[in-house]
Amino acid sequence: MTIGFAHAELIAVLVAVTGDEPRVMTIRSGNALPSGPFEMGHRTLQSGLREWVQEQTEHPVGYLEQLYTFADRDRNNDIPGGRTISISYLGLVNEQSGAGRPGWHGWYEYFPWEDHRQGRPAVLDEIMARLRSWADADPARRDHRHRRADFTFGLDGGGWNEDLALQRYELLYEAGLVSEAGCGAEANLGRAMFADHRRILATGIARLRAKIKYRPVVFELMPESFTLLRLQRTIEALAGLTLHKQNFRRLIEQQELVEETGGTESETGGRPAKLFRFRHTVLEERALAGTKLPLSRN
Amino acid sequence: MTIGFAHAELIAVLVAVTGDEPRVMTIRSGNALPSGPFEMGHRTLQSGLREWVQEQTEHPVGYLEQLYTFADRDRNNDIPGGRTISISYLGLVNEQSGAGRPGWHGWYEYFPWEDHRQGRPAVLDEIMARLRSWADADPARRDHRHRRADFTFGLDGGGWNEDLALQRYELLYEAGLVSEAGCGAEANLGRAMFADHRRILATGIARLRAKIKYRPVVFELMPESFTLLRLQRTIEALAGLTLHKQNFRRLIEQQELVEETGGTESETGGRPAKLFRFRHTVLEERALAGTKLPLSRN
DNA sequence: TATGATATGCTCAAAGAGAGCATAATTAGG
DNA sequence: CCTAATTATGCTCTCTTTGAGCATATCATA
Repeated sequence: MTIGFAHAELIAVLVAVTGDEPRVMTIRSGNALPSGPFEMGHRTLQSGLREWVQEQTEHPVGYLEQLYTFADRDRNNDIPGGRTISISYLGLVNEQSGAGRPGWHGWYEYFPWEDHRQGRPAVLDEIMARLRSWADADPARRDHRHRRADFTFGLDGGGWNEDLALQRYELLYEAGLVSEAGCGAEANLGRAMFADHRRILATGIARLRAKIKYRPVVFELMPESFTLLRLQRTIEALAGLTLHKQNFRRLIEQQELVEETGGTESETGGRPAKLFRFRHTVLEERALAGTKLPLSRN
Repeated sequence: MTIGFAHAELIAVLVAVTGDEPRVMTIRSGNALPSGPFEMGHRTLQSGLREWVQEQTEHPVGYLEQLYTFADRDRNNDIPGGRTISISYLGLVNEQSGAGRPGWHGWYEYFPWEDHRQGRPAVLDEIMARLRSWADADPARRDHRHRRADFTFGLDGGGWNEDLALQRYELLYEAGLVSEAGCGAEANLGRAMFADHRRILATGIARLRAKIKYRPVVFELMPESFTLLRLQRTIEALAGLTLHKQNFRRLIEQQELVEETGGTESETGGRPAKLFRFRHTVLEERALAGTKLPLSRN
């Protein structure tokens, strides 16, 4: 059984939420995700990556999970004589640490159609129009393409599904609506990135949006103590949706994910809000229990 | 930015269900998962793996998804001067294709504590006893270990959670109760495998158990037409649990995942059962919609 | 024809989710 | 001090979903 050789690198999707905006750590003025060599010195990939990120960003990484391994032949930075394997990771950084410094870009810059907090974004009209003509361009696959577009973008009666971020990007890629797919820069939707980095970012977004619903990982993005509204806004930022306030509190409280610190915060111009902290013991009690999303129609 | 070099291989967890038993494709008389070189000739990893598997097993792979990439330094087959990267995949094979031929082993051979279809397996008593003494052996981490054992094995009031297969294996590994961790073969629970292959299998099982609940992937394991009981038994085999029959039908039917073929089957010695087939169009309609698990106390 | 077995239909209660009304506790402005 | 605006927090009500189990249908077999 022979074993192939390959170049290996690590790519990180580092996420923080500041000012109700989800941000991702980038290099090259927002054009690429940070990546680095596959270090031989560390015992595990995770520990190696953790150290490396700490070094690069000067911020501790709270949560780290493997995203996906990309190794397709037609990825950009190929080197003759060997393929490049990119192992991507998703990391969550505490709000206070990973603040508004340069390098952190709001992720809706790259995916403007993913933010539905102010209602359905206007870009979607353009997107659907262009997807329609793409679908019609191939009579054989026409129907299938229309159904796929309708479903992924929530026009099939099922409504918008925030978890489909990756599928949406892939569809736009196939339809040639993003410049990474080779279309001209004028035709590009959202902000483009180097090689397939925007696809990796979409993978991270989709994974995180799915994860917050069944694992209490949001707290890795929060400061030690926070108000329930702050927590809600953070989740809304990630999901790109607004939540029903009262039901959100009900869910959080009945799951006993948090406990009162005793303090309050009165910065927001209304009745002061109680401060809460994450009950770290829930991680042992039941590794399950995420944060369900009580949607709202606002 | 330097780029590291590494050896790369692919490892497959191929699953089929025959005779109400979930099976996994193995080599070396059940001691290892099939693995092969990282081929340079293919455009994508998936297509390469797909061809390779087809070649090896002579069965088409219905569904294929990447599982995890392992690259820790202390994995067995290390070669001086370079680390080995193993990219693992989960593949589902149709019942009829991947039948009882040699090489296919029931996966509960390796994880006897995971099958709760006949009630709580007796091994669990031994397991818990040994986990208790492991926990007590370290006074500092005692409480934490007890809570973790209770939670993972369903003694904390939350009950047994079939999705935690990987966490359970990892706990047993840490506790030195599996021979892969270096304990003697006499101390080993379940059947051991080469290197970290049992861990990879556990990863596949956990992923599949979780997946069937939100994506209609079970059908990849079924023949073209089947009775609802057959479908139920297949899911029960994977989950290691029994389901409530009437509620199971209700779920399947209300989700419109299947449609009647018109035929019936009267093999089972009772009233003949209607035959159904998977409505492939649901994959376009809504990529969501899995098969929820209406548990039962039987 | 009676019995056993599986298939299939239906009901009922408890738990969960979606929406919205009502009250409380502040700050800003007259 | 009084009022409006603003956010926090408590509670209710309805509709759905889920868990359980009873009842009936349709076959094979003794």
